[in-house]
Amino acid sequence: MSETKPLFQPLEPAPAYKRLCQAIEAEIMAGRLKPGDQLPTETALAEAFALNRSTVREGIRLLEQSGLAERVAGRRLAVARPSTKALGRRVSQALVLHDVTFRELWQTIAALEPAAAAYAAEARTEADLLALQRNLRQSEAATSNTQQLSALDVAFHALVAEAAHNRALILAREAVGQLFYPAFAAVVTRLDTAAARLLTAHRAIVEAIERRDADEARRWMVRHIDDFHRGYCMVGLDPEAPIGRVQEEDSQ
Amino acid sequence: MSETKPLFQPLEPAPAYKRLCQAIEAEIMAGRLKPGDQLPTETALAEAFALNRSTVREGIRLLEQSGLAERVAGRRLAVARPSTKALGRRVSQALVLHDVTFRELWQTIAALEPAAAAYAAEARTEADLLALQRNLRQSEAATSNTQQLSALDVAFHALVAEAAHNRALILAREAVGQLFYPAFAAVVTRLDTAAARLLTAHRAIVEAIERRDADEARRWMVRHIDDFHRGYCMVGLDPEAPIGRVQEEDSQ
DNA sequence: CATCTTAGTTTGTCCGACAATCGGACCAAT
DNA sequence: ATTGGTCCGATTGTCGGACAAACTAAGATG
Repeated sequence: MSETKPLFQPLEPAPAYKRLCQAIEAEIMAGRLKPGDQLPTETALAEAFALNRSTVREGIRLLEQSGLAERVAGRRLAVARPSTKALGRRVSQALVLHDVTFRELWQTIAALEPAAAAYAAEARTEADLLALQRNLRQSEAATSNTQQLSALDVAFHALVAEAAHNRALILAREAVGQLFYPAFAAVVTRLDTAAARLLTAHRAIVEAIERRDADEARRWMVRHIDDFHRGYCMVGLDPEAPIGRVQEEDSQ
Repeated sequence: MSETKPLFQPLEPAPAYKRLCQAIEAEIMAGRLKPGDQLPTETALAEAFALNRSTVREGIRLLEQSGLAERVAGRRLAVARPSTKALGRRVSQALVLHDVTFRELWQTIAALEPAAAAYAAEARTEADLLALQRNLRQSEAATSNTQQLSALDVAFHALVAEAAHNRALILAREAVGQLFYPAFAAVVTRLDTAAARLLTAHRAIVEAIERRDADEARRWMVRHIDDFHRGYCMVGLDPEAPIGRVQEEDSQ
């Protein structure tokens, strides 16, 4: 953070493809290009920037990868907003590569989830509630299938965050939440009391959200998260060990 | 979340340049390619994947943009971990494009900062403490310069997070924290009591962290964050308005 | 041994080309 | 009129080759 500022700016013209990307990015951030707008064709861009189409293509790849542009129907390029899911995936990936430990993830989730639950109690809509109750019923029916139960738990917490109607919160916890999948599975598999405790907590949280009782929702979420930490240690897993690498299928 | 799965998958083999990126990405995530490893040259990759160099280049751009590879000395491509800073920038950018409101950002930061303060009290090293104290002194000397004070405040909170030694927490709050810069400036400029209150809080937080008093650190941070929210409303800004777009100089 | 020179590598950029595919227009059949 | 088929142009994905600039490493020189 306390970096000595580089005194002399890069000054390097930077590769053309990168400058092209930055130029378009600037247009987007300045609002002159709005999400949904179609970008010119590759040849048109090449002409406009006085570059070769090959170079333009490389620049477009950068835009594409950062989520600021995407092909609408496989064809024409259009300005887009980076999707929450794609971003979450990138962040998760980065956390894994940095060998982030369970402790770090847990501390973060322990800060976010209770807040999400509380705000969900305040801001939830009827649709949110229905989705939560549906997830609850599915979880009750899947207590024996640990794989499915883990997936449903991940989904449950995502639903709570969505009910809070806070995209910053959703994004922050999505990235961390995804990485819990394997840990959840591990605990639920080895600890036979875990499934029941999980359901009790989920039920209480949904009820609190239904009654718009923010404090109660927060309290139960805290308990639920603490419980998970206890379970994690109880089955002999080390909180200081890096969370393993997971191979999830590509969505986006 | 409750998406109806699309029955028929895209089925498309995806463009070659994208598959190349995914292939290398998979190698990295599987640990067969470790950060720091040098990747083959473009021609070598082209040969290995039976593709043209142009196509390989496009794939490399994707890797580069996702932070999984970077040019070490302007030259050879090497595997890298996505930098916290670059990732934070992307997330910030996405939040802006989604027109996230001050309320959403504040709720998120209000969940993260107190946790960061508490963990900082537990995990801080001597170096962390020194950095915090240094920032405090600089802030005390800059009460009149609102621009500088805002920057120092952003840095202060980043330092607290760093002292917590939790990279997930650091990353999560970095993305949100950056966007506060303009809001901070606005409040400090228009509210002449703000600077003094800010300093009081920072001082108390640093002292608590020094004494390793997690509860006290958390309490003061909560107060500090609440205070900011109050100030924001007091100067007549609307918490439900989207946080504006900011033009920060490119680091990365 | 240190330094300079030189040749080979590698990247950034350009040019030109072609197949596949998408969009749309135009036409035929129910 | 709606549906289905065909054709044509536009656009993208991929390829091959080319060259200057920048870097690397080896060899030559003091």
